[in-house]
Amino acid sequence: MNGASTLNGGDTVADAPVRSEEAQYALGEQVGFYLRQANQRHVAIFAELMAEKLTTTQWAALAKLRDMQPCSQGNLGRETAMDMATIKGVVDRLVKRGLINTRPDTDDARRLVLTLTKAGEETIDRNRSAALDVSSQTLKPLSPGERMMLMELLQKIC
Amino acid sequence: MNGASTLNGGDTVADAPVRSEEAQYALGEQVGFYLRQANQRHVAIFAELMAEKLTTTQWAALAKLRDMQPCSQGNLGRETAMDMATIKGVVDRLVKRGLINTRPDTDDARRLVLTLTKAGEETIDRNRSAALDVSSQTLKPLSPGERMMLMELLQKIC
DNA sequence: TATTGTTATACTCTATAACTATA
DNA sequence: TATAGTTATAGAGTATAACAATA
Repeated sequence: MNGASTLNGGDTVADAPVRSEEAQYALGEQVGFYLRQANQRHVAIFAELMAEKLTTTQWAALAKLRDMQPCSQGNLGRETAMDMATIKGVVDRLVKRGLINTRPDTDDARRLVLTLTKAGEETIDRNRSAALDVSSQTLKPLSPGERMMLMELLQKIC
Repeated sequence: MNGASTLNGGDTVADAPVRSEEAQYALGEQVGFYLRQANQRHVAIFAELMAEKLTTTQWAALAKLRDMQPCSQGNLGRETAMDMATIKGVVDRLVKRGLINTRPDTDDARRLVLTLTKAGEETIDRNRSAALDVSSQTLKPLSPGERMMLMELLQKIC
């Protein structure tokens, strides 16, 4: 309550703004703070290296659809870790740009079947190399061993 | 990593969706894909454990402001890794909720000085423990050594 | 004038909730 | 009842432009 708060560093009597018992949460020690920043940096690198105006999620949808097509919208969402509402927005924008085609599933009228258009395939071909550069640029501050380690740790907490 | 072994010659008349030379980008091998998912999971845990309806960025702004107040809006943005437009939106919502006060800086009329309201301070006190739980829950799949390692690696790529 | 900070606008991503249609 | 998809809403993040105050 009053004194004896277990501050991280020394409990030296303060010349710093020390209010009673509240110095117990350091933003700079929370993993979420760095997850957000690492993601920010990755997105910035993506925007810089990818010539065409594609977002990370748009690229993920295109790349995954190439491997799965034909594929329902909901299924593509699951494979790219986007929920229904998100994948719908992403697909809508890609359809508007002429990179994805949609048609109803003849077997299940609820489903929307997606395929890449020719322009969609070409967009992937044109940008694949840059997309790989994004990953290596993001990991550039790390040694090869650290890169593998980071990938493993991230997958463990996903 | 498994090389180009399964690349089709391109002349295989397809009943499968086989296209020439394009199987060279695996979404599941890109660090950005896992950064996004790890962040997603962290945000979900935050929403689950924090009783009051606060977002991660709102909480970051509150927690940092507590340590820095009084503090200009731009400065708070830099300390929480948000750009001007982003921190403005976050602060606006916290002002609307009565958790932050604003006043013009008397020395520099360009600056907007922020302080926590009493309700803001109380909100931090009420939620600090839950916020710490969010971090440990996020890191739960990792051993203590792995947690430290992840924190270091994330900071290196920020 | 060049820089810093604020404000406003636009677009995208994310998630939730409510809803329709289908299985 | 459960599932697939749509729509609406809210918050966040980013980028850009316009503007005010300052150095």
